[in-house]
Amino acid sequence: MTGRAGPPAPRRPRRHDPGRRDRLIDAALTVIAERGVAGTTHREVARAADVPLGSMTYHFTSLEELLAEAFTRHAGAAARVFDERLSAAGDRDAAVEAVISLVSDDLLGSQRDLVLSVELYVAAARNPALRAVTQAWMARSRQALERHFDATTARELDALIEGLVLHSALSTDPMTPEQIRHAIHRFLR
Amino acid sequence: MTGRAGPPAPRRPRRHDPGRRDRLIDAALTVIAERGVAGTTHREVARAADVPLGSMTYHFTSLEELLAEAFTRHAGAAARVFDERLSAAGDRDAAVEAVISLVSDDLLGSQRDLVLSVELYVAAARNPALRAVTQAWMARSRQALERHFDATTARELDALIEGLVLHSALSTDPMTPEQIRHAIHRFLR
DNA sequence: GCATCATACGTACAAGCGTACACATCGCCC
DNA sequence: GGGCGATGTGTACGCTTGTACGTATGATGC
Repeated sequence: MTGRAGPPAPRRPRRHDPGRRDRLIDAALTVIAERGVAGTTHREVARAADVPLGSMTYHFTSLEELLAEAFTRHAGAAARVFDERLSAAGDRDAAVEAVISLVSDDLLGSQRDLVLSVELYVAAARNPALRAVTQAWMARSRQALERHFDATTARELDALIEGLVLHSALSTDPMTPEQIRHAIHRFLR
Repeated sequence: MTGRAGPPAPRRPRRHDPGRRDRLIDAALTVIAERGVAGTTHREVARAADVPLGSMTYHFTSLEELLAEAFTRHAGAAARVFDERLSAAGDRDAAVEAVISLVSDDLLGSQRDLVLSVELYVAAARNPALRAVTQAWMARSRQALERHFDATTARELDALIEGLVLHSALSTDPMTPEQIRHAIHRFLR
């Protein structure tokens, strides 16, 4: 397959790009956030990362593998934020404030992360590998909450957080930080 | 375009099918639940409804229109259940029980409806028409809650419900009715 | 009975897709 | 400094997709 194209095809000067694999994963996350999993194709990611199409199959044996790695990175980053915010809290009151800030600032602050999370939820519904990623993420955030709250409270609180974030994100008028604070205090009062 | 196929193509005896449009919308919901929006194609829906491909473009000008109608039907049905459950409650205590039953039985009871809802969330993120469907649905369920609870409580409770359902659905061990009851009572205590 | 028209049906077509793969090129190790 | 294996690049292939459209048919009104 040498090709016999009409226009001789402009060769790229590009070479030696260590860390390209990483950049591709990041580009994939950008594309997923912008076009959804359904709109995430080899060609689209290649364009976003400014690499030739052929590079995709070299670094990832399939599109599915790329998606899995991308979501793993997203979930890992999200869990890390959870961990950090909560491990910094000294007592329970500080932990409550940490949760409020987590929801108001981190979770509701980034539309991109929010979209990525919902895309992951849907993808996980039909892909066992991604379901594992989601569950690991959930386990880790629940564990972070259990540093300060009993197991039952942690689970319920985790659900409340999820609901507040999703509900707020889909609504025309998102909840204000005061409303978030009110809801969380009401639950933990 | 008469076609000049090799095998003369077996003609279908099928004719005169009033309500086919409706059946197509239902078939679309089935396909969405089973394969996701991404896996919902004209051909797949046609197969599910056992109609020829050509029927699709006759009844719906585009695939997007079919998806919109399908999700509108889903959201309408979900909102109706909300309405009915809550309007049947006489006092606040009964309303609380109604909410618990709504979550445990109706929402968590049907994996199909659950998948459809999450699919709608994602689709709404990128499709304004579907966003409107989602918002109408949310407004209606919140309104139903406001029959028995003040506006702030209704909104917070709505978020909690959403979180419990989603969280439970994605988890390896779904929450039991007792756990649901505990969480809701804790919030409304 | 028959004309008409909404409905139904089969198929073609261009576009876009994932993937495979031949060839080019460079870093690194001996 | 030379070769060789890892990395990078262009393009072809087979397939599925949404959609368009010519034709067929039967219910309905006269």
